[in-house]
Amino acid sequence: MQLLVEKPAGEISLREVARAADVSHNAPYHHFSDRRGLLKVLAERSMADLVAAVREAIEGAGDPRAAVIEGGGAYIRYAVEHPHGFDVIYDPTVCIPGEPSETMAPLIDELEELLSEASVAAGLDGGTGVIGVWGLVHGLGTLCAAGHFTLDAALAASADALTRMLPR
Amino acid sequence: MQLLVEKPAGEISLREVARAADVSHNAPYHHFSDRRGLLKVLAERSMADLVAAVREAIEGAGDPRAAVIEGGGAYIRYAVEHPHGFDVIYDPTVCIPGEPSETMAPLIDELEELLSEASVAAGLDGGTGVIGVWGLVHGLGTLCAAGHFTLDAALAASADALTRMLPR
DNA sequence: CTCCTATGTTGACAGTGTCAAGTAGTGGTG
DNA sequence: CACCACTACTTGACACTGTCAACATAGGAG
Repeated sequence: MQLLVEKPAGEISLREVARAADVSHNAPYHHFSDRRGLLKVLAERSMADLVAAVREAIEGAGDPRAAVIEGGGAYIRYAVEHPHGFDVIYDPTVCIPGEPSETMAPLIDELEELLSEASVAAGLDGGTGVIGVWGLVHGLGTLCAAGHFTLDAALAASADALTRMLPR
Repeated sequence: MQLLVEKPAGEISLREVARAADVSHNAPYHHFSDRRGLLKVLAERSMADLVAAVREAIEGAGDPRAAVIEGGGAYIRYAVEHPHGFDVIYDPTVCIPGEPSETMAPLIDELEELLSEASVAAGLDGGTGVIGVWGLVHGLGTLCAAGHFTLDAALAASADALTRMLPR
């Protein structure tokens, strides 16, 4: 997790982790099945952090509409402040699309449920509407983290788009 | 580009490319500066394809609102149909955020202009509004390509959200 | 005490990115 | 024609990586 702050998951080697822990180059194999096993754990921990950030923002909001906007803002902020962590969460080579994933799945479900509850409370459709909200903040977070526009612009665009998307 | 159809950019090695071209393992260095140099070219070609797909969709639409929705749909469809190409376009390790990028930048500008023209024609704000549209379809495309929901669900959510976002 | 398990070790192997140095063909210039 | 620069390619080497196999050790369960 320390290394993930400085460099993307793709540039973290098992041997480097071993060196940082001051153990032999093969010790990690007694804790992770694979290189992918390590990345999976990094992804799970990052996902837990992301979910916690979004939950906190939603619970701290006043009305349902503000909850969606604040939750979305927290999602975008996490992506920008922890770009490598955010990337590894959704890395298709880490969590294979078809695979149940065992440990990652409940976290994804938790995030979806969080967004779903907030969106429905704000008057959106439980299926299509939630996907729209998730897609919006995910895209803004990704593009913003990649440097295509500033965090302020992303947050403004998110609030603006969500305001238009939510009924009333 | 052939290899990119089958596997993500991160799993394509220079030596593999050399073998596929039936040349020595070092021949690629006379065409690309680096491994990153190769990936950059892959990203540029993919981006050109993406822009072309979006342009075609926008130009084929009837009214301005349909243009935004069709353009967004083409963006999402490209992400799902060419997941590895789509990924490499926005890979932060390929096109470094701060760097001008020389050859990639004009393509990104072209995409933004395309989205901007369509969005403004449909009554959106040229700054915030365009970012919102881009973010929405980008997020839906990314998540859908990662298998979090079906293409149909993504397209429906995109059309629904865009309809709400566009004025009138 | 004995044995198992968790954790760690060293050693080896193939594959990779990259650098250095050398080699054929190709074109233009004197 | 001789010469030269240049492009495309080659072989050879190096350090680094993921991974496998075999071995070591320590602490608790029986």
